[in-house]
Amino acid sequence: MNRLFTKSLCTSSAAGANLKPPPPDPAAVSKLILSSPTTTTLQSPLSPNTPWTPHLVNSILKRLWNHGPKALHFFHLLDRRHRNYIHSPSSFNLAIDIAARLHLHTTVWSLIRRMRSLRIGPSPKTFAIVAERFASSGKPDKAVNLFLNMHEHGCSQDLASFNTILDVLCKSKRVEKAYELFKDLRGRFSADVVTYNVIVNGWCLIKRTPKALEVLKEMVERGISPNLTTYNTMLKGFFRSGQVRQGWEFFLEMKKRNCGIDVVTYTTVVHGLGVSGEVKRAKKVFDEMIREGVLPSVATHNALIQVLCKKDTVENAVLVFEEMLRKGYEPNVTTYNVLIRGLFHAGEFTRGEEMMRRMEEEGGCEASFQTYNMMIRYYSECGEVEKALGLFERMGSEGCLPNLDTYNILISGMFVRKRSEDMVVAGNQGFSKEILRSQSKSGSRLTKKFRL
DNA sequence: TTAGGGTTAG
Repeated sequence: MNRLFTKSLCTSSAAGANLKPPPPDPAAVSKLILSSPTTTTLQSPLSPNTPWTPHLVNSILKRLWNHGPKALHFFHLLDRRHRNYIHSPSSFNLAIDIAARLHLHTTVWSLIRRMRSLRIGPSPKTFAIVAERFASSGKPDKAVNLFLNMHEHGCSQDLASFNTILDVLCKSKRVEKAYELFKDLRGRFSADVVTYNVIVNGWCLIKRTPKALEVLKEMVERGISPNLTTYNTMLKGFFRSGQVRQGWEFFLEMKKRNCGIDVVTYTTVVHGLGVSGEVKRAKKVFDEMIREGVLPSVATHNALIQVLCKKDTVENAVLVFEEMLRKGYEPNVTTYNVLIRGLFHAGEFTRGEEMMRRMEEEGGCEASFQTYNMMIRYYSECGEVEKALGLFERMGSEGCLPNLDTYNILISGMFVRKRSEDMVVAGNQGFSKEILRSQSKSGSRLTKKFRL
């Protein structure tokens, strides 16, 4: 940690004797924190002059997202020992999120108390974060209680926070629970169009479109007019639950009734038709929107590119990508990830690698852990362990830290090959218990399979 | 972070 503040870790070397030290480089600091053998050896000689900013701290916390204990240790060191720096509410929220993911409830509450003592929170967002973690770890009742008691922690309950807790429950598929709470409290909080949209979306997320339609009917009866978001939500619900014909008819009805259909409507239809295999119709809708004067977004292109990769040919997907560039669109990480995946899926590994290079050099996009994990998975599955390990090494050096999924993918690739020397490599790459115990966002099946 | 569209494969 001493080295945290030496020149080599800083973004600029212009630190003269009388100048303030330059800001630390988030990638270098993150790697240093990560490479400390244990959290206890990470001591805190934090220079009082280091110009920390919320942006920098947040950037480091995000980089260490899959290495929660280390991220929290860094946060605490800065909070307790650095007199010139006070954490921002957004950094607190990130730290609380990390602690909640690790089920460190004592830490969560001490951070909330600390926010309150500094008079910078907690905000409704803070409670939304904690509630989300409760709901997604099988404790929806705790999430509800948190909302019901939030006023005791200095945060008022209002319609916005009511809508938020309902949305949190719905997004973690606890729709029945959300619906109960909604029916109990909709009078007290004067449920509005947002409240109803959240519930409609909830039923759609678990593919119960008849219930969603029921809520839609009910909101009309109660004098709350559905808006375009309501209709787009319902439309997506039909396609998601495989009701392609109903989705199409709903779309025609939306056009007929002049709901002011927008780019989201069209993107939903392009994607919905495409994934059900109706590629030609999807392309027709894409062309139609342009004729109708609704400009496709990057997301619309991504939808089309994805369905072409999956249900047509990757060559046609590449054509859409090139066309997109000609029109002046700036592809994003999703665009590249979808295309690279399509190329790898078609066995075009070299072209996939080339697309990754373009992503970074021409597209100005940093490869994400999704990019790496996907490529490592394809290489592992076909026995190209060396290629997979090469990418794994690049990951660390480019500031995109491997997560638990990465390790699982690599290990399973090695098990497939069953070579003893791979196991030695695995040891050398630091597949330690500590890393493997760290939290994984997606909770991969392989975690259980290879639990150490 | 009060609501809607675009990332794995199995």
